[in-house]
Amino acid sequence: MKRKITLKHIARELGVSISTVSKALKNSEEIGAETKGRIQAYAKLHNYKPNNIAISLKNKRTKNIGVIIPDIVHHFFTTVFRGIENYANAKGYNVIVCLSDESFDKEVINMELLANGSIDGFIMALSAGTQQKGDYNHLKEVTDQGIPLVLFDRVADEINCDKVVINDREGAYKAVTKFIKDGRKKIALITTDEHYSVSRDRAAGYKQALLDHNLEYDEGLILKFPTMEIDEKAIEDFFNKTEVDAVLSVNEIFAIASMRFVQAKGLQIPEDISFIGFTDGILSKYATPGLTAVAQHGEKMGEIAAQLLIEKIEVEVEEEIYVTRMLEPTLIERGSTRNNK
Amino acid sequence: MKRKITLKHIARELGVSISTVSKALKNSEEIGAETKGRIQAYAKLHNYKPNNIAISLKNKRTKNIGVIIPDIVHHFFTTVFRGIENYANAKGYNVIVCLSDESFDKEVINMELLANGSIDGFIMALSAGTQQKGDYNHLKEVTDQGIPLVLFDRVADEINCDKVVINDREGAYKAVTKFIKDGRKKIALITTDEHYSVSRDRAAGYKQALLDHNLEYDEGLILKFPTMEIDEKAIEDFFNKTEVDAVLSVNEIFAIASMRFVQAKGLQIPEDISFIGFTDGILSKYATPGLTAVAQHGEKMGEIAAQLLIEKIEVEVEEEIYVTRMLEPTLIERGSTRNNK
DNA sequence: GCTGTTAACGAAAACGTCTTTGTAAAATAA
DNA sequence: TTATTTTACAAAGACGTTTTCGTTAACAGC
Repeated sequence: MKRKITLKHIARELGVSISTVSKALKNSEEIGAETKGRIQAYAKLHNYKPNNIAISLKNKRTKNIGVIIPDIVHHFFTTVFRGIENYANAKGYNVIVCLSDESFDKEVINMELLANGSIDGFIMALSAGTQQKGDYNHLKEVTDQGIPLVLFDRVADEINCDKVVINDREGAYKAVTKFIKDGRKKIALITTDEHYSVSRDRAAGYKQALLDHNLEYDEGLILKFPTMEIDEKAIEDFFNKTEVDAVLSVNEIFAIASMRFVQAKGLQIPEDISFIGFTDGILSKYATPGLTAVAQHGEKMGEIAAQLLIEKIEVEVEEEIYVTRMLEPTLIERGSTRNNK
Repeated sequence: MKRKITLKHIARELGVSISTVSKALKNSEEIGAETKGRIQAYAKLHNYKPNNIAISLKNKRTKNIGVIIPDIVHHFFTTVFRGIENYANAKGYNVIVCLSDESFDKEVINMELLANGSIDGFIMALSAGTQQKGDYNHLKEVTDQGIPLVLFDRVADEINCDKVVINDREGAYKAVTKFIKDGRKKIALITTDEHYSVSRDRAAGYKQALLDHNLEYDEGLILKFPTMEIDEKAIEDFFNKTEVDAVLSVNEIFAIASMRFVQAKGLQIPEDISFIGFTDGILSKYATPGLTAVAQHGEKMGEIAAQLLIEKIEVEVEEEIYVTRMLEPTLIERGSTRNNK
């Protein structure tokens, strides 16, 4: 077992000073050619690599970025993460991931831990707990300390920082508009409780599209779940007692479960009933029929978030100006929708 | 913007020495009650938190673990990651994730970068590139330096370290045995090239089960893809020219795509043809019919990997003994299989 | 009053790196 | 030869902690 070698070892071994070694390895003009050669050769032979921690302490820069997300077992977040990791890595940054598990407390603890020097900046999506509680002090404290922060997807107006979101309202609007153009009249919405900013916006887009096309906005056509948990019973009840010819769902799972149920009931998709789901993930792609989806462009989102963050980290500017980048969602058409006029 | 405060600041402000502050904050008996009180109050007021980097440098312990996986947009890896993160976090460790993207070079670069002091140990699954190349020098170097390493799922015998795998052979064996018990005779295998250790083991279990039950092992019943890429055409060809009443697939996607095709062809699942897929993920659960799956217990695997690693990190032992933990897969029965006798 | 003990704190080194400043000797200029 | 500039390196401080080892001053015991 050969332990890591340090500047001090090399210096002692070669009978020179530490500073000489340091400079020689940076190819400084200050050091004589012969000495430089000896030192570089020795360093190469013994595979010297500077210690990241020592450099971090010196430079007050860790080249790490902290990513805090509610859950990694969720296709959308993984694609965002991939975008972040990819961009960050290319820029020489490593990524520390913490899962808040939708819990406010975990989010706070993890942030505070990382904020004590471990990272140069944060990228995060708020946990459900935090959004419910509406308490953003942990974020304020971080930004007050001058640590850059970028929020994505699940954001809050109360926080002053860069943000990357998709235009959820527009996504829902596009989906409903497509339904209407396809001749659908009874358009249902499956959503979650409104403390998720995304659900709120999507519901707004749904309503707006109906009104803009002179269709009635009927609360009876809205199925609302309190959490992200799926409730088969509620789905059955809803589809048994509500007449519907199109369904927009704020996530894949609700859509797929609903499709399954109506198919079992004997309905044909898309002839009798049409479906669109948010978050174009694995399920949408491989469902039968394929589920038309509002793509969120997670990977792009991650890239942009990383880009914004690294820019903030690397350029010192006295007057902070925060931007919100809004991505346009795209409708990926598959077998679950078709013209029905 | 209030910058982070250090021991030095407190010391200067309160007119004491740095060491006194340090001791007071650790509640040392050495410091007088009055002084201790003043210092603690001041620290609390200004929200003093020790700098992680400085502590890391001092202790030569970062409390970070490095996780290198081929891809995060893959349900199995995300579940493993969740297990790791969960256990590590509970033990006070943070997790740095790097994606090798199935590339040997990326794996090497990321490892070398992290190995220079950023982490206390590694958990990883080998990239496809590494497995193809069979070059494990980067791993050897890391272990030679005394950095603990735990491999999971995609492992290699050549490397001396702790390992966590599932019994892929047994998983395939169980699946094929179920087919046989259900009265199936023409059991196909959909797999990938053999440089994936997992594919190799699964194929072996498949063969063994057939032989043990006096069924013929027929190469014609095996559809082999060169990569993880799906090839619709190959699937069509295979099912058009091969008579099959059961299919074991080494991953979900191949299984789902095949199910789709045979359903489109007019076959009934599971009456005419039965399916089992590896890696019980989202798709298996929400497919129609549900896909019977060999569950890999990713989260458990991650937990065990983290546990093994942290143990190695925390207890110094001169004689290294490496263990391989093998998890037993479980068959999750769903609609895609049923007794057909 | 002297020695020895203890309480309460400070100084300094160490972790590994980088960088500024210092200092010999050698080379050049006067 | 002497003064001045270069060359080539060494010393030291700093990043923020922790910890060991001093160092005072007060006080007890004789």
